[in-house]
Order: sequence, then structure tokens, then C-alpha cells
Amino acid sequence: MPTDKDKHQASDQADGLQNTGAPAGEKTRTKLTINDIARLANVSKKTVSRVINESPRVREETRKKIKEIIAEHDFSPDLQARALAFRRSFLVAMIYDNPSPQYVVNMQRGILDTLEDTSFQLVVRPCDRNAPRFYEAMGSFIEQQRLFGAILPPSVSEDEKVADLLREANCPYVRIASVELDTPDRMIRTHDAEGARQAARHIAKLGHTRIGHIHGPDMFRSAHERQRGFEAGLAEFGLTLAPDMVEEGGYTFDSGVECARRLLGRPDRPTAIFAGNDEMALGVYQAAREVGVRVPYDITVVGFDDTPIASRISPTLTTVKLPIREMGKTAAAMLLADRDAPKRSEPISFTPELVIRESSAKPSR
Amino acid sequence: MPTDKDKHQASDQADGLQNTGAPAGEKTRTKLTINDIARLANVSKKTVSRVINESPRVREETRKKIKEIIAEHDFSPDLQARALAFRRSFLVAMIYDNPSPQYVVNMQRGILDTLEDTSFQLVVRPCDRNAPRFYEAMGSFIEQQRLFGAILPPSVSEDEKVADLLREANCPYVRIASVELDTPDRMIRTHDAEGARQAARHIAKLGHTRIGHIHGPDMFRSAHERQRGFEAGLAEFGLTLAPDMVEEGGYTFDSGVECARRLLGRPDRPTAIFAGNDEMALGVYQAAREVGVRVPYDITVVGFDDTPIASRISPTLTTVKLPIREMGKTAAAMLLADRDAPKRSEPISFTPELVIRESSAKPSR
DNA sequence: CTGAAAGCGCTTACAG
DNA sequence: CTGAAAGCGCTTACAG
Repeated sequence: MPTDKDKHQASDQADGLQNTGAPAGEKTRTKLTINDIARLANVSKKTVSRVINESPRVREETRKKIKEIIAEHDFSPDLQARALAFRRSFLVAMIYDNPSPQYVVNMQRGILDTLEDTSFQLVVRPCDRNAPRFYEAMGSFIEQQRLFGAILPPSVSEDEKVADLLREANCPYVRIASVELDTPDRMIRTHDAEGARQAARHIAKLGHTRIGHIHGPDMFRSAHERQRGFEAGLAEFGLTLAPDMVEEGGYTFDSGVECARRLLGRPDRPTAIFAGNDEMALGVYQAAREVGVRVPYDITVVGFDDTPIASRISPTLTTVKLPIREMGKTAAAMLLADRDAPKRSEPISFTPELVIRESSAKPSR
Repeated sequence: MPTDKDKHQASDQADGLQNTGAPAGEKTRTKLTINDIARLANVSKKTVSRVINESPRVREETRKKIKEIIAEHDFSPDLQARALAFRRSFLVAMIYDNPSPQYVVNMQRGILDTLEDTSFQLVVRPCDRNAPRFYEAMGSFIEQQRLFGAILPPSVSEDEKVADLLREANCPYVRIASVELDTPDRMIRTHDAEGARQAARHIAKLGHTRIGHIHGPDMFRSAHERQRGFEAGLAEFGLTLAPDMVEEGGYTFDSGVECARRLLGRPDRPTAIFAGNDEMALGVYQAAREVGVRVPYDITVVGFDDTPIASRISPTLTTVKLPIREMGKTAAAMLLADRDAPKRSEPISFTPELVIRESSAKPSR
């Protein structure tokens, strides 16, 4: 229910009072409505509406005339009114819990690439899946906003209950995830395992055999996919990841430092570490500096994400790169696509690529 | 005028066809309207409307009864309908061109701190003030969206034409800037000069005398404020900034590298550099590595912003910190505040603080 | 291919 | 303090 804060403005302030009228000199460039356009074009408003909505059921000549009048007067239909009549807003929401600012901003940019020059707007909704009333708050957000669509990057995308809420509210959505969680028209698949496999091959080819891994948070499917792919890549070279060479982090810098401290503190410390993301890889740099272990001479470090820091830090970080912005752009395009077009049978997918930089080298021991 | 992409859905597809009706078994938990609540409460819808809008003109008893019924049925008024009737949406836009993802995300979070649990949503609008049809696009965005309000961080906040567009459209806004550009109720002032002054004092006290500065892009007032404050701080110690010790960068990493190369390539190279922001300060690190100049032994580096990288890189970066999230939160609160409250006479302001880390030390030469 | 009527779910302006 | 009527600017359902 509405709260104090919801109050749009004190509408009743003048309730019962005389309308004092607008100041005489006020600029009143009244906005045109669909009625004005209809009158000017000598047609019914419904026909104008048909033109606005690109209905095929308008004679070409009529359409052209109306379009000219619309252009001439720089008319644009009222979004609030359209939304009310459609019972659907012009808002696309990005619902996310990814902690990396770069990831978030890149995806926002991608979505906006698609929404540019349309009447659709991007609404951002960061969230915490572990918050007390998470599903309740998400549910009322979805109910209330009548979103045109929602875009869900990991790990929100992996939450079945959120998808349920969206479906119940009849809200179209696109889930971006490293595993196929939904129907192809609602999925963008990222082959994280494949990226991790490339990282493993690279490390194996350099000659490393004592290899550690910093796993992402258990809640993220990507964390598992990355480890799975990494192990598969090692296996191609007859190598394995010892269970005690795996530490679980939280995709954050600090967790990376802690995990790396444990790994580097071992008597048989690894000569290479594959971190589940760049943030944690930077944590490895930090932990290495603390104990005087040099990257890459003493330890090879490989990350995942290719955040901008990766190419700005010294030594620059070898990492796995996913085209986040492009993914956001594609997700938004799926939402705006003709909803009556035939459904695809395979989800759109993106495969990451390995970016080799200075942090990986042959083992010195 | 609307484009193809604007098409909400092909509304006319079934024009003239029979309505096939909804599937029999479909869950039709029809959403309640204000009329239903009015009927249940035995009052007119107008009275319910008054309660929703917190009008004082309702008997306490009546209000209580209606509130109970609203809560019981978990009713929330339709936003689209309210927006149409109010002729104003429930959207707050953040319009920005700051290139730092961390800055952007922090401010978004701050704004959302305030909007949380209200019906207001945050719409993001990145832009490029040098784009060909910038003002045109911005104008139609503002006209079309009927925003509840807009928040403008630098350098968009410094654009008088954007403020004009907002005022013409009768859209409330808050400008965040390092100089007082508008009336106090529309301003959040950041004392960048004061932060830079602290940086100067710190550098001067360490004993540096040959000091360089990497200036931000000329388009940002903050770039000038920071240099001004920095020079003022040096002056307190009888020091000056030689004109040829100032290079103009673009608040980006790459521009920082280039400027630093020139500064460090001089025969009388400075022993300390104050960069206009952290991104450029990291560029100094890079340039220093290239020529074997060590931070902080050979060169002291001080930045501005306290981006997360500042505390993750080695050596950690001495920098000047502004509470970006808090600023966003305050800006949003100003927008939602009672618009009939008395106007303040002084703008709200934030003063940055110096964060001393490892990159600053006594000069060795 | 085109239109007159009704409706989307609210608020405003006026009246009592 | 409360309400009946009109309106916000569009689209839908029906008809021709």
C-alpha cells in the first residue's frame, strides 16, 4: 500500500478552494493530442492511432498524410495515456545483483544501445537475493510497474522464483546465464565453461602442474560452470585440480585476498591460480605482494571478465572476456522483437575468449 | 515522431476479428481498482483517492477504515492511471556523462536508497554532450517522459541549456556541481577546491617543491576547481604550480598515461603529481613503470575520487574522497521533498576528505 | 480501409 | 468532511 513517500503531491491542498488560474503571461504552448492530429488530417483519432501503432489496415495515402502532419507538428503521443490503455508501461527493467560496477554499467549501455531513439526507458533495479523480504518486494515491484520487459543477468537470472513472479505478472523477460534455464526465447546463454576451458589449456601449455582455483560464490551457477570447464580443459592435458587446491570466494576483492593467502601459504603452493573473476584475481595479486611472491615469475594468475582494471594494473592480467555490452544489447532487442514472430529453437549464445596478458608465464620451479 | 521500434505491439492485428476470449482455465485474479475499495468502504472513490494521496481533508475514522481495507486487499493504485491524471510520471532520471563506472553505480545506489519502498523508479540516461543532436534528443526525452524529476551530476549539471530544457518542461531537477550554478533548492554543491587544497597541503608538508598537475577536461568545471584549490593550498606554503608543469587530460586512464609521460620525460621532472582524478592517477603509475620511476620513492602521486581501484592497487593511492552515494541519496530526497516547503537559502554542500595511502612520500631528491 | 462509442484507473474542479 | 461529473490521452471491441 502507498506510503507517505508515495504521495505525488498534495492534490487536495486546494480542495474546495477557488482555482486561482494560471498567471496571465505563462507560456502555454499546449501540447497537441491525437485529437488535434485527427482533426488536421480529417480522419478519426482511431485512424491516427493505427498509424502510430504501425497497423497495416490503413490506406497508404492516408498513412502518408497523417505521418506528414505528425512530423510537421512534432507530435508524439502521450506515453502515460498509451501505457494506461495498453495496460503496460514503456519501461524495461534490469534486475541484478552482480557486484561489479563495470559489468553493471556495460550491460546498461548495451540495453540502452537498443532502446535509443525509442520511447522505451531503462529502469535499474539492484537487489540482494538474501534480503529478508526479497521476493515480496520483487513481486510488488513487478506487479506495480507493469513492465514492458525485464532483463536478468546472473545470479538473479538463476532464481526460479523471480522468473515465476515475472511469468505470473505476464511480464516478458530475458535471462542471461551460463546454463540453459528457460525456453530459448527467454534465454541468452553464455558458455562460461568454454572460456574456463581455454584458460586451462593456456595454463597447461605453459607447463604448470600444481594448479589452484578460487571458486565463485556457490549461489552463482557461473562459478560452477567455470570450475567445470577449467577441469575439463586440464583433463585434456592429463591434469587434475586437487580438491584442496580449490577455495571458495565471493567474487569480491577481499574474498580473493583471503583465498589466495590460504593457497599461497601452503608448502606445496600452486604455480598457477585460476580465479573465478577478475576481482578475485586482483586479490591474488595483493596476497602475493604480502608474501613476496611475484606475478608472474612465481605465480601465474588468470581471471575472468576482463574488467578495465585488468589492462591497467601491473602486470596486466590474463583473463577471459565476455562481450557484456553486446549481451545487453541483444537481450533488449529480444524484448522489443515482434512477439508474434516464430520462436527460435536454440537460445542465442555467447562464447568468451581468452585474453593473454602479462600475468601468465612458464613456471620457474 | 514514433518509429517502428516504438510500436508497443501490433494492436490492430485482430482488428475486425472476433475476440476469441481467454482460455477458460486462466488464472484471472483481477486486480482491484479504486472503485472496488470505495465500494467495500462505502465511500466515493474520491475519498479513497484522498486517502491515497494523504489529503488532510478526510475524517480520521474514515481514513483508518479505508487504510485497513487497502491493506487487507493489498491494493495499490495503478501507476499509469495516476501518472495520466497527474500529467507526471513516477520516474526520476539520472542524466550523466561521467565516464567512471564506479561513480555512476555509486550515485545510482544513492538515488535508489531514497526511492526504495516508494513507487518511484530510477531511469538512467547516459549521454554525450558533444553528440550531434544532443540537445534535440535531450529535449524530446524530457518532453516525452514527463519526469517527476531529474538528477544531474557533472558535467551535465554544468550545461545551462539542459537546465533550460528542464525548466521549460516544468521538470524539477537537482544539479550536482563544484560551483553554485543555480538556486539553492536545485543545487548540491561539492567543494572540490577544498579537497584539492588538502591534497596540496599534504604534498607541500612532505617537502615537495617541483610539483606537476594533470588537469581534467576543460569542459568540467571540477577540473578548474580542483586546480584552483590545489594552487591555493600550495600558496599557503609559498609554492606555485609552474604553467608548464600542468598537462590537460580527459579524466581517462589513457590521457593520464600520456600526460604523465610528458611530465616524467622532462629533465627537471616533478617529484609529485596531483592528478585531477584517480583514473588519470593510475595512468601516472603506468607511465612511471614504463620509465622505471618508482611510486612513491621517485614520484608521489595523488588522485581524486577514491575509486575502489585506489585501495586495491600497489602502492595504494592517496586520493581525495567525495561521498558519491550519499550525494545521490540527498539529491533524490530533494526531489521527493514537499515542494511547498520553504526554500532553503544556502545549497546543501559536501566537502571531500583526503585519504592518505602509500603513493605519497617525502621526496628522495 | 475507417469510425463512433466505451473504457483503461485514476484526479481535478466544482459543489454542497 | 464528502461526492457526482468530467476529464487526462490514448486503445479496444465492435460495426460497417
